[in-house]
Amino acid sequence: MQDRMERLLDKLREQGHRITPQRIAVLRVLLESRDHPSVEDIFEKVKVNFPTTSLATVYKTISVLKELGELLELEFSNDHNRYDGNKPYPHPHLICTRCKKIVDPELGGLTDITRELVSDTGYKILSHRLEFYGICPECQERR
Amino acid sequence: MQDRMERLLDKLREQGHRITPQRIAVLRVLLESRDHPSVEDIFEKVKVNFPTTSLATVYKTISVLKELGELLELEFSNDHNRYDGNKPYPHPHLICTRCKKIVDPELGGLTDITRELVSDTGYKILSHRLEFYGICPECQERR
DNA sequence: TTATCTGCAAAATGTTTGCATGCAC
DNA sequence: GTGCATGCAAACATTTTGCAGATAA
Repeated sequence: MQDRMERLLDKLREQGHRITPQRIAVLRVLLESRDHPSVEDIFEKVKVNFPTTSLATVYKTISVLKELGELLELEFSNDHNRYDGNKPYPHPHLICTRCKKIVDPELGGLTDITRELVSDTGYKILSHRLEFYGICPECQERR
Repeated sequence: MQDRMERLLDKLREQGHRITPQRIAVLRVLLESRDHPSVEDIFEKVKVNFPTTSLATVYKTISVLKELGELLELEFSNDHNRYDGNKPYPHPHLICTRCKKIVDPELGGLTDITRELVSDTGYKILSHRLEFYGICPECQERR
């Protein structure tokens, strides 16, 4: 993980971006989180160490990381977007619609399905999104 | 398809909703569309026959149909949501990121994967979302 | 030194809501 | 006649943008 941080900092520098304390703080939160935080979540955690950090800066840092392909964005129109800085490539997600928890299930990929799709449709597939919505065991217990 | 319209009208009535010309117009557009229209798209088409219809009414009708489980909503945080009134249950979508076209590919379902997921995680799976993003053949031609 | 970044506030976007009037039943 | 629906405009929530001052390189 420390490796990844170094690699990210190098990549930022290479692309002409500056390394600021705020960016390091955002990166740290992203790499430490396994729970697919929202921008607001990231902001709150960053503020613990950098009380003056603004939401706009978090948004801007996220935008840079997306451009570099180092951050996966899970879009929701009715809710905050959520982010995965650890596995910044498409992979399945399992989302509890009650507590909003998002986890990465161990699941075989979509390689075969994608190959079939390409030969059937002629599309050039660049990415995908696979999400399962349900109720997690904890929330099932709760009521 | 006429059947579906009748069925929808019956269901609306049964649930205590009123059948207004605006609602019929929105339903008609939804059932006639195969291209997963946005609210704005629906609004434009409805206005041809009902120039006084408001966007709010389209939104409210859509909200009712979602509640009844008769409309599938594809959420996008950066773009208009898109709707499928013909197949209001989860199914795969193939999305051209250049022209924003959305089509329904013929693809085996996720039944096996879902079953595996349930026994692995204990989640109660209620729904899913599977989308492939790429460039359609027409857009590949275009440049 | 200087171009990029920050942080504030304002703008933009898509969707929802409140309310007076209208209309389905 | 009653109560739900409409249509307008205002409100909302999230994200983006503009800009003056601060700062990394």
